[in-house]
Amino acid sequence: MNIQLSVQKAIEGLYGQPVDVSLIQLQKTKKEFKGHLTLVVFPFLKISKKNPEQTALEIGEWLVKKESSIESFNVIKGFLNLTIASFYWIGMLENIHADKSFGTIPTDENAPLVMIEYSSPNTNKPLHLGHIRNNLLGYSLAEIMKANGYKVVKTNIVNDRGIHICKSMLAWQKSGNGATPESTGKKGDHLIGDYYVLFDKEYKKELNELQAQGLSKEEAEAKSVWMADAREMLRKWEAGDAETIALWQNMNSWVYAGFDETYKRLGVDFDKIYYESETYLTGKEQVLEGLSKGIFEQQEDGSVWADLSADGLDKKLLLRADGTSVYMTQDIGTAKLRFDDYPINKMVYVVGNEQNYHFQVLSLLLDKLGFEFGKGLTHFSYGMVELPEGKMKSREGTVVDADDLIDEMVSTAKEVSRKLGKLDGYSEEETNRISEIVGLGALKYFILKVDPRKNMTFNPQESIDFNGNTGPFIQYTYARIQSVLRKAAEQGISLVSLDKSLIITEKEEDLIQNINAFPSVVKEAAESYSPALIANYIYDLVKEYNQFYHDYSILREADSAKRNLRLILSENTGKIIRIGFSLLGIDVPERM
RNA sequence: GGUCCGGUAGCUCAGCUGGAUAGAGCAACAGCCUUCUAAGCUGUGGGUCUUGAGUUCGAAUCUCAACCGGAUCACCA
Repeated sequence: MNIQLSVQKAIEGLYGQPVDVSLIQLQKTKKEFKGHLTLVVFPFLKISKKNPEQTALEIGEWLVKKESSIESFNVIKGFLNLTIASFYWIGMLENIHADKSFGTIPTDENAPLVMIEYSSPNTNKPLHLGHIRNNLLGYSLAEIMKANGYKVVKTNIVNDRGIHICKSMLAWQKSGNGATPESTGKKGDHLIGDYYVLFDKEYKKELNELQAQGLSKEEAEAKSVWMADAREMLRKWEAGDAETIALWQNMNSWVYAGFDETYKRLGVDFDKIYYESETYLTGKEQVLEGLSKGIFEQQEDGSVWADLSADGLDKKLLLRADGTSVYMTQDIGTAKLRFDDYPINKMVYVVGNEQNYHFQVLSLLLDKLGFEFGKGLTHFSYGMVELPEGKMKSREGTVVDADDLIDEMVSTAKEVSRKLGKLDGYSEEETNRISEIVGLGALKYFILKVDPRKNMTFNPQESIDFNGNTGPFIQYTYARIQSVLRKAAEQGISLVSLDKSLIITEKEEDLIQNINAFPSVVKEAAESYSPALIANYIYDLVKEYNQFYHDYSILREADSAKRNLRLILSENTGKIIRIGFSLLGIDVPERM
């Protein structure tokens, strides 16, 4: 902003010393003071060797004299309030309007490449409310980075292997009767989720039966057929058993189709998807390599560990005694593959704050393994989403399913809109489209407006409220603006800037005539000086202007018993009314 | 217990690279629909910014301590 440069010039000109731009803090003037921008002069007292008021006064005078964009100023304590000329604002708005890519920095070839990982679902159950926050944050972050000139690769790591998937597969095999998304009409991810729940139910039933026979909990767990079968299935999978792999691929494909639907509805996407089934072996290799280099250590039972006590952390398991990999191993492998695939300058993981420790460890491990990106990785950590009723707990079945929630948001939007008659005259198709936009807008805005670090409470009711700080409110305001512009165009009204201080429509002549249509009222008002009458007159006048001006906020505090009248007008309306009065020979003070 | 993160109005949240009398929305209360979408607008009330000390001309903001709340410290992911 060149106002800042003007201020710098002013100070350097006045006091003959260089001033660092960072010292020049221009902030929005508080609304109880006159002015647009406020300069805090305290940092310059050392240079000016004068008191705050004197310094502010000198800077203000210099600016008004030499800088045409500064119209006037006032000084309150150490604060210099500057009033910027309207032409400057208008010019600024015109520039912004003309700049199609305003606010963004173009990405050039040498721009740093940032990879952002988000979403990261498991393939044994559908996405839930927590994933919604993750997806919205991850996608937004990617778009923000892009707008700031970075090259961005959005990525997703799908956890498609492990005992949890085998549980779903097993339950389906045992009691699925060949059910498919097509045969049941269910979304694939939900279908698989159902079998995961079924496994859990059957397993618990089995445990209860075994314990009823007098076995301890541990003994029952050890004897469980369901769990043994699941483990056997995982073993077969890892051994590459053709039948198991085929089942796994088939069921995963259903899940992916379901996820894709949800992602599409949320409006998020990915440039590159990684699957843990394809990265865990690389991770294992990396760990074994680290072991051979003496970075890690092996225990007698064969398990491999990283000792991080020198870094103030504990020991961390990297490979189980049976040689299978853990979460951390997979993340190492994934990182390796990613950096082989792309010239990544910065890696960002959008993952919940319950994994803060995990990423602290990952960063250290990657660094130890010699990946230069290890230390610089960013864990974009975010808090949990709770509901007004309390925390989500999968065990208690209080997990909020993402698809269900989205459906609920959309149907609520439709219901409310319909009730208010806002959807009258729209086709079924248009109605659905509008409801989708409003419902999802509510959800997205409510979730994104909260500081990511914080745990938050998602209140569906409140989010879709059409009043207040909500998505639908913003959408509504946008729709109204569009409506105003459309109608203005129909009437042939366009906005033009006529002079430095006023924005007046082409219909200025009409306005003055309208004012003249009220002379008797005005005279009466002026003679009797009744505040109520004046207020009423102005109110009528403003209503008259409403055909052309859309800033008609007016507050009447007229009390016929008292002789004072306070009007709060937005600036343009105030100016127009003042002109109106002066045309009729009535003096109106600057501040009413 | 160790580590990390939070604590601002009755509720949900801004403000946190130190700046004026700490802001929104919701809820409560009062007013505004013949004329642009009232899904809106205007106003009123509501605060020891968890507490205590420190740094500073100036602290919700920085430092230290304490107190609350959450997360995490698995051969789970």
